[in-house]
Amino acid sequence: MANQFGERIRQLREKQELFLRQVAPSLDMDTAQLSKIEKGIRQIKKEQIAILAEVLETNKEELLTLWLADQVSNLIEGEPMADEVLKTVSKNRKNN
Amino acid sequence: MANQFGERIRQLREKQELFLRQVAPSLDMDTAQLSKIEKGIRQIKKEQIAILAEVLETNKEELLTLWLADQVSNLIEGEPMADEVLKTVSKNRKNN
DNA sequence: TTAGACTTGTCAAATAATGACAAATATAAT
DNA sequence: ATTATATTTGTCATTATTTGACAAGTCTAA
Repeated sequence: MANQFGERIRQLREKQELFLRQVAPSLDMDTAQLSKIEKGIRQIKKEQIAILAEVLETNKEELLTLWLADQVSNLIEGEPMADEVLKTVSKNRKNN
Repeated sequence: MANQFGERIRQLREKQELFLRQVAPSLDMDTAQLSKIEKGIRQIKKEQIAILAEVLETNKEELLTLWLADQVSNLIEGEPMADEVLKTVSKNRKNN
């Protein structure tokens, strides 16, 4: 299960030398939840990504991109025609 | 909201000159549900796609690809970094 | 105006996601 | 060994979302 988002926010949190207990309250959750989010077991709410970006002093676009990429990966992973799916989506985007 | 899948199965059903009431029972649903699926209001179950492919005498891979492409499109549509997301996912696939 | 095909709306039931908390584990300092 | 702190894991009631089933609606063409 893809979890680039979780890995990245953990990396950032550690770089800032912050503990889960210091970050979790900003997102209005406990450390258990945030731990699971970093491990990809639970989902963060999309709206919370911007808050997290601020706390971790990073770019919210980067985090949102990783988060969306994880969602997409989880949808198509294990599918034999995954590449075809991505091609189809890309093609459609250009037509619209 | 992307609905290539629904449009395609309607097209196929009409080509086979089948009515909703003739197809719906194969999927163990009523015409109302199938109608909504064709319109993209409700989701078909992934496992039902193969059955539908048989009934409509088409390739199940094609239908599954369209169905997955719709899911992906709905995830990323409206996102400013949608293209970046697709690129990220493609890149990750190659690495794994 | 009736019949058939399809669509729309509603709502209870089923299913999944979330929040909150307790308990477990890990690590390091005392 | 014991304590303290950080993180992880498990559980479970609550909440949210999805589904299935049905009734009633529109639309078209006899």
